[in-house]
Amino acid sequence: MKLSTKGRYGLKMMIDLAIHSEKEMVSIKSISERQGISENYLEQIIALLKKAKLVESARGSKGGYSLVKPPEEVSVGEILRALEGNLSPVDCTSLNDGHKCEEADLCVTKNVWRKISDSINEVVDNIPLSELMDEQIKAEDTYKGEFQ
Amino acid sequence: MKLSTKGRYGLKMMIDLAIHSEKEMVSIKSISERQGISENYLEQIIALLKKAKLVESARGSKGGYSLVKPPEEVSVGEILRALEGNLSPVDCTSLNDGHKCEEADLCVTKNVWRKISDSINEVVDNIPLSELMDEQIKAEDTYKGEFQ
DNA sequence: TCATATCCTACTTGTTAAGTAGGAATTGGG
DNA sequence: CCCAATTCCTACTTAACAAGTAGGATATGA
Repeated sequence: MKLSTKGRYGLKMMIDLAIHSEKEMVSIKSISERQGISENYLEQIIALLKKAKLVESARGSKGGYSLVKPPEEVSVGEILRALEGNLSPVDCTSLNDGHKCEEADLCVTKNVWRKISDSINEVVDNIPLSELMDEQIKAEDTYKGEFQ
Repeated sequence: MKLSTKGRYGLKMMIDLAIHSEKEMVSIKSISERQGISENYLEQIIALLKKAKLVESARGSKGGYSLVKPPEEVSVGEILRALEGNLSPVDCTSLNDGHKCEEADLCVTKNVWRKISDSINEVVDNIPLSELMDEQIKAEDTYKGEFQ
């Protein structure tokens, strides 16, 4: 019942982009240095975010990545689902209409999974990326202040 | 972000016990037959439930397992935490007071993880085992009815 | 004393997470 | 035009873990 590093690192990348990509494209290299995560791995993760149309890229010199939408219009839910797939605790299919489970009519636990799934989505869909961006900026200021 | 089979099978076992263990001890073998899961594996799972004092056992002939408390007094939350550990999406420690993360003061995502964790626990702590037991009995009756 | 149980723990097997590695393609600036 | 900086792509590696299997030791009611 744990998020993978894709989810954790990917959300951090999005916060990083929210802070730094307003003026110019942000390179993987610079994110890697700030976050302390390998460039190669970040590449793979940001590819998921690009596929979900949450970030856009430019190749070549002066290239890099930036957010497609302003941070106010991106929810943590969109980001995590792009990185982790659905946020349901099981892939039983009566929940998401994939294949079918022949015991579906007899399965009472699926109601539990659905309630969990709904509550997770409810939470993350109501946190805008801008909220985390603001907290991050504030945290960095406070931290810096302590050593002045 | 998925529950393991321990969580899924274990909850099914608890429902099975709620239905069948009122009069007499229930053997692993009978649960295995009803649920279609191997005896050896169920043994390992029920050991977790026993350690959490949710079930008790009797050895030897006529032995087996039964619930410690009536199903009304056991929540799905207790059961899932016994089987899966905490239901937090990350094991970052500012959430559960274990070791410490030196970036804790700078970490804004931990607030997201905490909100998710809280909402999951809120949901599962408010579903009593008796509710699933009742639904299961009802589902079996309906199902049987369709073929009469 | 035996059939039926739990109890205990070592082993196996396949999958996945979490990266590493390295080359191809693109592009702005000198 | 060329080069340095960048994204893009994908194959490979490694370790951990999930999901069981296996089998013997121990206990107990009839």
